[in-house]
Amino acid sequence: MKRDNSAPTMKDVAREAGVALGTVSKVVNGIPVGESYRIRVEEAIKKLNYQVNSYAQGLKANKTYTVALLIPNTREPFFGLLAYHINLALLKRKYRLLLLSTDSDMAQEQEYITMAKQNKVDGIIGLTYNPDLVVEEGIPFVSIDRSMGAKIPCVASDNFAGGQLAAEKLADLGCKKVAFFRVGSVLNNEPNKRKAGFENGCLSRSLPYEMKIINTGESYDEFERFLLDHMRDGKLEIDGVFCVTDGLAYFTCKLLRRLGLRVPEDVQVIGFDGIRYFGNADYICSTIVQPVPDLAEMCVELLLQESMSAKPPLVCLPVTYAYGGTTLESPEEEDKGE
Amino acid sequence: MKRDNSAPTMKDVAREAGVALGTVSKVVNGIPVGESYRIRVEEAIKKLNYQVNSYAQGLKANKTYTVALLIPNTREPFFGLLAYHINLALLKRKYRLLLLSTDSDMAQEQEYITMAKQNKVDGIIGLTYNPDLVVEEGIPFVSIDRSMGAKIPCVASDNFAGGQLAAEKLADLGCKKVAFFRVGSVLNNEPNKRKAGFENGCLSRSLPYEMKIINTGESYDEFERFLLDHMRDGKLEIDGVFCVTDGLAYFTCKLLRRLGLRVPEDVQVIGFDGIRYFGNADYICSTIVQPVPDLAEMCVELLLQESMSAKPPLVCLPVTYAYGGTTLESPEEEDKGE
DNA sequence: TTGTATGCGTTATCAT
DNA sequence: ATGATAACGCATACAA
Repeated sequence: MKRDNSAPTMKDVAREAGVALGTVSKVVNGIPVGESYRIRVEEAIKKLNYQVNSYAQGLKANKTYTVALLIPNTREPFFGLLAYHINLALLKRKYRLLLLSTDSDMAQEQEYITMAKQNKVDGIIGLTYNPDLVVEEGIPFVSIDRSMGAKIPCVASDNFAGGQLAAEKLADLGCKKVAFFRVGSVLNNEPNKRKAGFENGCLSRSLPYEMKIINTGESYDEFERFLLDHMRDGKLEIDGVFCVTDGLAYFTCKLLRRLGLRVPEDVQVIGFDGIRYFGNADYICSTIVQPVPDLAEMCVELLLQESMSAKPPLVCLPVTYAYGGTTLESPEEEDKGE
Repeated sequence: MKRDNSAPTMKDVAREAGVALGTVSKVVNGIPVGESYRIRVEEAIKKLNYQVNSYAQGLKANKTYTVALLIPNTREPFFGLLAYHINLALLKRKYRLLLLSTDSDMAQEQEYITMAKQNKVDGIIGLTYNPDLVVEEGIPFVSIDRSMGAKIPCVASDNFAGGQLAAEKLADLGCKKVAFFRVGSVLNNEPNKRKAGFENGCLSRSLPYEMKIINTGESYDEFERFLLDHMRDGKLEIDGVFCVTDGLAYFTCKLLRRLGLRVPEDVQVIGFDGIRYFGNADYICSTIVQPVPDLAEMCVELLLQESMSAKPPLVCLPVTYAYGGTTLESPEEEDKGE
């Protein structure tokens, strides 16, 4: 034995079974081989507890069955949920997930792309915030929520329709004057279409609206000031708010209550994302739910599909509305989806 | 050129630079080499946009700089947070994370261990629920929250102290009779020590207590029945509840309020884990906070430390109490930790 | 059908 | 100090 404590190799199995190396390889890969040989090899494999070395396989095949996921973190619920479903979609196809938490750091994102390429991953799925991200053409790439040029498919929820749906819901629920609250990057990404969709929805329902938009890093105090500016004798002129995320909706509900307003009786609030308590309990607020499992499937499908022909530049998946206690709603609206 | 569209190799770089293969390897690995050679090689690398193939490196070195994480999912906040910090701890050390979501499926867990070994990962970190999990000795393994034998280090929060702390807090906050609510596996894992710690704390403070314990899968109705059994004329005999997780605490608060009781005025509730809204906002309830970043660091440190000598069988890390609105509390108790 | 030999990209051990 | 070459574990084209 040339090797001491390391894992057994095909060579060891071949010696143990008294057959040739190639025969072992065939058995391992399910290529037909003489019955008696197969049995001997399988016994040797069991005896030595042999496992194929997928690194050596990858070296041969120039394929690693590994996909890198560039995502800010897995700590915020939307990202954690997305990572979970992407992982499931990959594992279902016998692919593995290399997790790269970028913390939205642009330099970090670029660095991890290099790392992913050194790892010879078969593809990269990226939810990034770096507008100048360089991703060479050699490697399949699918972007989430941000278009990165015609050659890179982008997968997103139908954010425009989601904004529109929020406006229509607020109209249906009796709102007379509403507001749109947004905080986020100035980047030209898909979620920013929520605003346009909301405006469109308000206009089509003749619902008066106002907007309060601040950028990442700015103080949330702006929202409080906005609300105070619209108060007359302890009553708010606005009876519905669409927030660009559930996180902002949560903040807004707290703020409203602190100002002595009741949610949803005085002001109804709708968020976006479909975040639940503990990942699987109640919705945190009434919300536009992103179809995360479908997003994940679509990303993986687009990434792994061989035919380079049909790579759509942008895929938008339908969103739904879910009641979560911050709107006036009939109880039958319950939703048990994942 | 023997290859057409594939990535350039060291051989290509050597040809481009007009040097030998070994020289390129040395440059790449920072081994001293003649100045003029180094420059030529570096230029060729830049020109061809060469990247080392870490699969080939791994094949040579029998080391992959990859660690597998076996975790139920990244969708529930505690798991997502843990995965995030473990990933950070690994990336800091130039290691990569192979994410394996098990969904707590025992067969799946065993299968992924095989997969991890085929991937020749340098180690496995596992948060598993399979008492019969077979993990051979060839590969370093660190377990979270469950002891798997003397040879496998287990990292956990100090769950006993956490239970004790919860009892003491409730006593300090004026509770006269308290209850312990638990739902979970019957498995002999570390979090189960929360119960013993709580009992210990109650006894040391002469605080009367009762317990309601149900197993995974059983109906939560038991908790409602328990509470109803302890109601006299709309008042509850119990004025404090320690719940084994924040998730259960959330449920319990909802239940109490449905029964017409105020939280925290009538009944104070403490949970366990330290879950926050959206991963970084408010605590969902008053809670015993697990030191997740420290847990992650400890796991990685233990896993990667070369000296097999000092492998402690069990490491318990200190927990803290955080106010989260479901206890009576002075406002100075705020906590901004991560 | 089974065995043999070569190459994948890298590192390390040799001579030079 | 640099260049040639073997070896890592596996797959496969080819020879037997």
